Amino acid sequence: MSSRERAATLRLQDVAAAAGVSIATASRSLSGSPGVSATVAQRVRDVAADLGYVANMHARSLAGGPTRSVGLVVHEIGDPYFSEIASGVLGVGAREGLTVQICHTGRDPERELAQLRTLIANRVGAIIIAGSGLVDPSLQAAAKVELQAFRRSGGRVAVIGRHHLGVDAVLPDNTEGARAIAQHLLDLGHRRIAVATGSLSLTTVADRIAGVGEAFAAAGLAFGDVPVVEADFTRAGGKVAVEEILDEHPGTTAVMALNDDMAIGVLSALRARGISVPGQVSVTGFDDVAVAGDLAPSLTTVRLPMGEMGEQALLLALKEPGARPRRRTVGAELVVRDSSAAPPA
Amino acid sequence: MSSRERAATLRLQDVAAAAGVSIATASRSLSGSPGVSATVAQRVRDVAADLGYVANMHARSLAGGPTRSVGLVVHEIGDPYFSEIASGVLGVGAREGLTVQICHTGRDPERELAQLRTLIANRVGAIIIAGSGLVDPSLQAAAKVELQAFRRSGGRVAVIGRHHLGVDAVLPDNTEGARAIAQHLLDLGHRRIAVATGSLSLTTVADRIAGVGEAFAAAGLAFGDVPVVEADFTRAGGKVAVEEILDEHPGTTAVMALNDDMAIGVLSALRARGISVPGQVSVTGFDDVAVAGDLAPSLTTVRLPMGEMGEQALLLALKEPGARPRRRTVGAELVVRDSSAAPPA
DNA sequence: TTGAAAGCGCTAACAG
DNA sequence: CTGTTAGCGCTTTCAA
Repeated sequence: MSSRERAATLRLQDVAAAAGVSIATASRSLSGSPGVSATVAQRVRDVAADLGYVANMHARSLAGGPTRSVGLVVHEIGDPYFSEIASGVLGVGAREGLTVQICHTGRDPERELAQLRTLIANRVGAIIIAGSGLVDPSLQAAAKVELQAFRRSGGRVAVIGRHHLGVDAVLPDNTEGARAIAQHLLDLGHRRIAVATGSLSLTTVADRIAGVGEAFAAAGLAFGDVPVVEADFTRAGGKVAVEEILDEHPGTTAVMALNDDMAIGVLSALRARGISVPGQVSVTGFDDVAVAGDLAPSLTTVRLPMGEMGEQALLLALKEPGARPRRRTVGAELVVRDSSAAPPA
Repeated sequence: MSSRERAATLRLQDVAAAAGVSIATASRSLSGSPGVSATVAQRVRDVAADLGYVANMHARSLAGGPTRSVGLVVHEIGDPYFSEIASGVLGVGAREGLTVQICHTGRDPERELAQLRTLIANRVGAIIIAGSGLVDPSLQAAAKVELQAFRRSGGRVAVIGRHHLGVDAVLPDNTEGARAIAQHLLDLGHRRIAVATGSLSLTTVADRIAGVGEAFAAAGLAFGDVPVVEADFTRAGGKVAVEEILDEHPGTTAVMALNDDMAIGVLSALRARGISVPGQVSVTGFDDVAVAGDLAPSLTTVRLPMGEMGEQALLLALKEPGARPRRRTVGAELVVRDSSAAPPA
């Protein structure tokens, strides 16, 4: 991938020559800077369009011009939660003429730090972090330092979810969503509920569990006895978690998975065991990924507007930075479908 | 997103100074170029790592160094088919220390062309096109010209699927997969089969339909009477298509959706109409997206190794370019699950 | 309002 | 084996 032998691409020089002006004037015309007569500016733009000229962003960036590129950090793009967020980001990116670099962290803080450094080295104008934050602030301390420096030097940052990063954030109301769905199960009469969750070190998980606790408290029930089984935040993790729940808590009538991916695994494992949903066991998810409504039984879950969250995050990052971090809360809406019902008599 | 005010980031200069060498030596050490003693090179690398130095890719690229960045063109990243491919690409990208820019085309040739131009202007080292090609070569003629120029100037290109672009390609065996799944339905005894498909202008669709035709021919059946209903290659499109099939071809016993997304929509619409699958109507998909096995009924489909296709495409692009375009065929494997059975008696 | 010229940080000749 | 130096294409003072 050497570019040494790159053929002569169209340069600003060529446009300037074709328009009969200096490259300084051409530059000003194309970037819309003041100090050029309207007629000349227009002519230059026409010529550039005619020639199919596109500025070399490396040269532009190196010369201190504005960067039209943003970085998006996700845990795993194959996960529908993140791919839907990414879709939102790419959507406004395209509208705004921005280039979007996406990178994986695999939920590893070190990888995340490395990716952040790369993005910063690539001089992206903004960074969107879509993965959940970590409960322990110290694990992201290095990332925080890096991002602060990035912001001081004019970079924009926005995160999706609760982080200890001190930057603009789009916050899904995880606690309220979890409260609502837990209450839904309690209202149906479930008392032997188990929770299947991803890593407890994620703020997303902490917030959702807090919501579940709130619902129990509101119902005057003790949350302490509720089994909370930790596994991967994936379909496979859901299978693992539900096996454990079934084995160790045989009387369970409802499994709350803390994301849809796990819930799908739970449904699948239950079907494999011949346990009917919601007849014998109710199952709930969280996120409302696109496929949730098309499962059978369709999944009772909490809807998070992932695409919109991605859009909002980028829009937030694009805004003039404020004095203090801004927060945009997006609602989490209970969606009752067929996977939840009253417990067996 | 101006970077004019960027604070002084670590430069190669700084590393060189800290290591007590010239920037030339530092450059060679970091890029692994020959002509530096192993000891010095190692010391420079240690110093750089210590300082947390990351090269400014814009400067590097502008100076004619190798570009560590690739562009990935997809129709829609929110579609699991593409997000799984993207996951494969990001995976090897991370391993190889490459930056990946992703962009949407929304299946619009003009948007695709524009994105291609941007990628090229951004001086990516390689471009991976993951969306299906078009049956009509003229629609991609402009893209072809652009890509040829890109390649002549040292850029690498690989596509996934059949395109008329004359470049390296990863080719899923769509025809064989479709033949196999059609034969599966015919073997089960289905004779009133309908096809629900995305745009007929896609080569992917053309190839899959050809495969279906082959199966009919092999069975000595006429394919001409089979209803082929065209709609969006999405869940919603599947719903639309199956409504039409049900209304206009009431005797249909099997619906072959030409991708899983449509199949999910078909299943959903059938469930809404109270039609049992596979009791009354069998349904098949194509791709085997992650969720296909977790649907109820689980989906009979054709497995395409999307992640691997993404990996292969990038690996292909990274290789020294050959004299002629290379092709890597990946198998399409029939996966029989619960959504297909013998037609009702 | 326009043009000339000085870099941005790096790579790759070319010298030593 | 190491250092010096000339650009890469663009933006942006500074002069005209």
